[in-house]
Amino acid sequence: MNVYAIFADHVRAAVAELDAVPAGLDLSRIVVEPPRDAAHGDLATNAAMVLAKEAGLKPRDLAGLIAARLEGVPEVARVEVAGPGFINIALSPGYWVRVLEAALRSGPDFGRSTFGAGTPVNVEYVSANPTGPMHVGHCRGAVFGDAMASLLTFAGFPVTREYYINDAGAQVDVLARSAFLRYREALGETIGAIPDGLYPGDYLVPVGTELARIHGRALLGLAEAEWLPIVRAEAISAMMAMIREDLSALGIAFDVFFSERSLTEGDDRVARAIAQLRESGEVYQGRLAPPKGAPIEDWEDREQTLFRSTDFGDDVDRPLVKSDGSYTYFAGDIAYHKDKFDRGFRRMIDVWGADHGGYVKRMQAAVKAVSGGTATLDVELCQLVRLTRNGEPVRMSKRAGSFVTLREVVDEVGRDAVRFMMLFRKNDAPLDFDLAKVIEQSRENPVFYVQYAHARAHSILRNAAEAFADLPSDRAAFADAALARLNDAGETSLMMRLAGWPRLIEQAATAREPHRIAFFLYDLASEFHAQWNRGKDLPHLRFIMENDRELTMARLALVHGVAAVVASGLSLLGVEAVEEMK
RNA sequence: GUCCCGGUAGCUCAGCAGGAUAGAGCACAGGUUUCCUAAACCUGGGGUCAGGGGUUCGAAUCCCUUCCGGGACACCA
Repeated sequence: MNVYAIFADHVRAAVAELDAVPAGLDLSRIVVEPPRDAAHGDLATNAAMVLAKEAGLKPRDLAGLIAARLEGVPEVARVEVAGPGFINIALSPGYWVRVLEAALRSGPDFGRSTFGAGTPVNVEYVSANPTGPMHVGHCRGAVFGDAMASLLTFAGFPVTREYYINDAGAQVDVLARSAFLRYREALGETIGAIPDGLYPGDYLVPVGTELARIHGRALLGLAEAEWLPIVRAEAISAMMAMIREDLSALGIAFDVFFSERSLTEGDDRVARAIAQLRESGEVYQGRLAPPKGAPIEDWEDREQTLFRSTDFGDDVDRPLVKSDGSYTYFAGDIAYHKDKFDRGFRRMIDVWGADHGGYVKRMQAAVKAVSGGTATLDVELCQLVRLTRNGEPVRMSKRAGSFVTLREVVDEVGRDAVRFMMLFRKNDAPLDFDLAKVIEQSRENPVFYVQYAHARAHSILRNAAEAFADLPSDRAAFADAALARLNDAGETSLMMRLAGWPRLIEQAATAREPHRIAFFLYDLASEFHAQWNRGKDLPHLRFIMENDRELTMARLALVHGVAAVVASGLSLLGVEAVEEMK
């Protein structure tokens, strides 16, 4: 039940009935929103100002006409024209109560939407190289992608969560050589310091042991070309197992793990993608000018296979084949995105680190080319995370070589704190993450503050159950309480905020901004805590009124409503809604 | 040199697909409370929304431009 969407429909209907307004105007710019100032009523719309010019009327005159129509809507108590042509609507007393009632009946589904109209969306995120454990840098994209996938699902888009395994490039060969060294070590050889250019982390030690267990000394006698594929496959599979564990510590699971290597095994789908583009004239043999700026040492002017990404807004055309004849990473990525398209996806979202920003245009170009313009790719970039402890930068890890692992952070502060804080900032703004502050139990810590609101709600319910015998235990039963008795300003304000939840979901989904959920929950928590605090000075505002069962029931309904939305929001963020603080 | 992302209160940041007097937390100032339902609460000061142009009835929001910060710039992934 999205009140704002419902009234936007009322407004559009009212406009359509007006003789003074020509038919066929674009009504999509009409917005119904909560006014900033409560004195302006419950709802406000810009309809008259948006349409005035095309209707050939003064905004205030048109507003008057629309307002007159809106007065006929049953739930409307009063309509006023204000300012430059705003239409302010006051709803009949008790309207917000009905929203609460709806929230109580839908429970966790309150706010769930058909907004996405069943359009399938592919969300690709993390896609970390399978060359070691996940580090904190991966963490933000992982949490962001996961929360966005949940958000889009809730908003009515069937989502496929996907991870692209970069198991085909030179880096996994390096991984294999590094693992081979550990294999020799496992067989008793002294390997000394790990040479530069190989992965030094001791997470490869078990891989060496496992190789020794499976193969004994058999690999030692082989040439690198022979052992490398064997070792590589084993190492990649071990790394992916580790990464899945790291992800699961964060509460993240994927529907699809897609192997880059699989694109060229057997049927060469990269070749097919290139051939298709060549056919449509988007691939040609040509030369590139060396980039301006920092000169490149070993620049080699040569004719190469290029994708005409400039046709789709990119700055230069992009190579598909390296000088050694193998495919570029980009070529594989084109084939991969073509595969998504072939699987039926017309809406794709990729979540990348900000350092890949320069890659966005060419990938979008590729998706357009490969889909004949019928598919879109949105790329969401996540900025860096600055990890600190009490303000001091944190670096270096005991075991991983050179970085702080995701696992270390999750183990130290917990999944909930990591996830919430990663989402308590816009994705394209840098983020400070302080290991000490996020576990503080204080008002200043938003994780605690929001979880505490949920815990407090449940505490109130527990206390109420002690004060009154035979209270219903299920939320929906409270929809039948005497909700009309919720007439305190703070209570009404909370109900209005709950009514904003379905609207927020659609907005956040449209903007691809799950952080808005976190901020919404923070504001809701804040208002709930404030209402609780009012009961200290003003005992007649307490949620539990021992001498008035009916009023208590009504207020508990509100508590249930708040708890339901907080729980629902937290679950989209992947944060646990605890019923008790420890 | 080109491209991308940022610049909002002293600090950290929101700002809802252009809307009415720009918000929150911290910090600061003042006050209340030591009670209880669960870790105190209330009030207040504070802003050239980086600068300048433009579009619009209306701009922090859209466009252009300048400045500042970060990132990326064949054949790495």
